[in-house]
Amino acid sequence: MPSIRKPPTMADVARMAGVSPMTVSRAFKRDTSVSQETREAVRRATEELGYVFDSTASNLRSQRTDFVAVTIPSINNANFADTVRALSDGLSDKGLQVLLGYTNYDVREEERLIEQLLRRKPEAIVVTGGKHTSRARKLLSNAGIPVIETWDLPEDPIGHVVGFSNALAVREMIDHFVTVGYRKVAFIGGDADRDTRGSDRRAGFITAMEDHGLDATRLIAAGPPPISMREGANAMGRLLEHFPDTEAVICVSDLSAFGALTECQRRGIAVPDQIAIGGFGDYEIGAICVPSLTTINAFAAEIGAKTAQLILDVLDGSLSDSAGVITIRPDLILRQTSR
Amino acid sequence: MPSIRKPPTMADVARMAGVSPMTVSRAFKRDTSVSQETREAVRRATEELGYVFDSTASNLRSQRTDFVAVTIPSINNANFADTVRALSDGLSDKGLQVLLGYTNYDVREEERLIEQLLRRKPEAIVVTGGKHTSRARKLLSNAGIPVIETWDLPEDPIGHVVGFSNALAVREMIDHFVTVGYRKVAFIGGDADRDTRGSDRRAGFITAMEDHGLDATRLIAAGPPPISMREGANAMGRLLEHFPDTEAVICVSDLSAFGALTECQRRGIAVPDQIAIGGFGDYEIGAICVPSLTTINAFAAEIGAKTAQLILDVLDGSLSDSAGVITIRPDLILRQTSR
DNA sequence: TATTCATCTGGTAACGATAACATGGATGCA
DNA sequence: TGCATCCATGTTATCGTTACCAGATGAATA
Repeated sequence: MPSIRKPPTMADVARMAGVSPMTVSRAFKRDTSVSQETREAVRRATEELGYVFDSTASNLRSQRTDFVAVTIPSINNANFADTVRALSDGLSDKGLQVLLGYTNYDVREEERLIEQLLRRKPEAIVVTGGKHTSRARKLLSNAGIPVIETWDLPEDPIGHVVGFSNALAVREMIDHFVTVGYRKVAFIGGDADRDTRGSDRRAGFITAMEDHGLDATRLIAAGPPPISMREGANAMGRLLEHFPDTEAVICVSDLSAFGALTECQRRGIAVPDQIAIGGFGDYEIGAICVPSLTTINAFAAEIGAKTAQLILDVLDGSLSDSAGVITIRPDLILRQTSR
Repeated sequence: MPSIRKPPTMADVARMAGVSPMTVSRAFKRDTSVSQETREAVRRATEELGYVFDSTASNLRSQRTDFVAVTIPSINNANFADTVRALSDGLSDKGLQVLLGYTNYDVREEERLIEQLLRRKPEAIVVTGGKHTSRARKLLSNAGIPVIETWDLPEDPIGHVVGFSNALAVREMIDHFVTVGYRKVAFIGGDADRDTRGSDRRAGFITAMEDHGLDATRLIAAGPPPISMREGANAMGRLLEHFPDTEAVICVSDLSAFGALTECQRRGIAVPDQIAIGGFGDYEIGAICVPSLTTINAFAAEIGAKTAQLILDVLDGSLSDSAGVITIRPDLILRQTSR
């Protein structure tokens, strides 16, 4: 039988427990001085009344929400999910809760989202990527809370950074490919005008290839990011038709790389003997598929964990809020889809 | 240059715009009557001062947070991510924001999470699954907000339901397998004591097999859920060793099914000629891998979309809050890993 | 014994928005 | 012309907690 009267407040609990509301408030906190018996009395009264602590009032009065706002491009991406999970785990011990939003790989959408999130008065805000609208940048700088950009190394950071250079990570793979003898190397990614990490990877591909004196024009754009497995497969089909002599292809992510691999399997093209494939992100699928996928581990979970630690340090003052850059060093993982 | 003085409030904006705070408040809402010029004046003052609307105060006074709390077992699961995305998209038009938490497939953890989320005073709460601790059930029933259980058909629903029977979905696959001639069918899943949807699928496997008069003891438990691709592969290895004459195997999810498939490929076992494989969830990988995966589409996104619509209907009163059950009908998708 | 200190508890005001009610003026219609 | 309506805006009080400041008690120290 759901009660129609309005829900009990701390004052009701206080009355029943025979103490002041202030004491009830203290009893709900961890490290405040309340006697053991008072705590217990409050607990019983809470139970009895079915009282539920009201964060909204607490948030207003204390000017603390214990939210950490986080924006990611997509909730359906295992890399970002890994980051968020590690971040969330690292923060929840200290009572901080992630307030998550996604941008659909669109900076305009990101701007809207950031504004919406900041209204909730988070203690800190984590954004994925280092490219934002100028208004978004202004909102972030003026928010008066720690700002952390991740999954990138922005040229002009807003605040803190926990990330890596997408371009350099791809360059490392190319250097290896060139070293083992691949010359005609292609790149499969999304349209260049949207996903900034993907664009950076493509840009890294182009400059690295040119630095090796190689042709950097074997580019397949597979549509607006994120590039799915299927789009990777389609792109591989186009690649094989347009540039049939391609020796190796680097894909913007493991998902598109796996799609590309399956397209080769459907066409009876041997990987890596006829064409080598490289991915990005070290998704689980790359380790388990046959043949297993050469890729780059960007340490998604580590990004989340280090971001969490950074936030905790800044908030408790043990770290000055002056901008710091934590650089992640992606790892090239050589597997069966390449020499 | 970050200002040290404290951030501006509506009163400051009101002063600068030459109106009352109440009018500023109205100007920030969509469908309130404020003249065009006043709106513009408020907008300018807001811009000038860098004012950011404070939801915490708004939440307290209006007793509305515009949050919808959502619990999912894991953020790293494409099925649940699809549901959350569709849910979030359906709600965001009406200004509702998803407040997401994950339970790690653990009802104790879920209880903690539910309590934490309810403190934030959401407008509604969506939980994944229909099994909860008794305290969690009580918290949900007493919350005074719409409760929606998803991805299941609980026997004794707390409030609304948008879901399907995991057991019946698996039964459908078994019926098909038996019809086309498979007799020695196995099941790969997680340990039975944790993931309730996986347990239901296993239970559905057992009863359906028994109803066909077939042996239902070819069960491989691959550890605590969620079962990864690798665990699926390991489980397939054990299955092939313990029950080498198995003709078909049903896996608790497409991810483990894909892992199982790759294990067959590594061992040179032909799929489906030597062994057929069925998955669950219609993940993208199942459609793209070679051979493509027979699976069950549980319409994850549809669950989210219908849940969103349900919430909107209940909140605006166009639907009575009496419990309603929206049943999703999973689809058997026949592909290349089975006859 | 007097004094300091730590522990526990209470009273009061305030966080910043908005619900509820009120008001003045313009508009519409009989 | 008179009265009902609507629109745009203002005034007041309040949502439920907790920061801040005290006070009371008992133990430890000088």
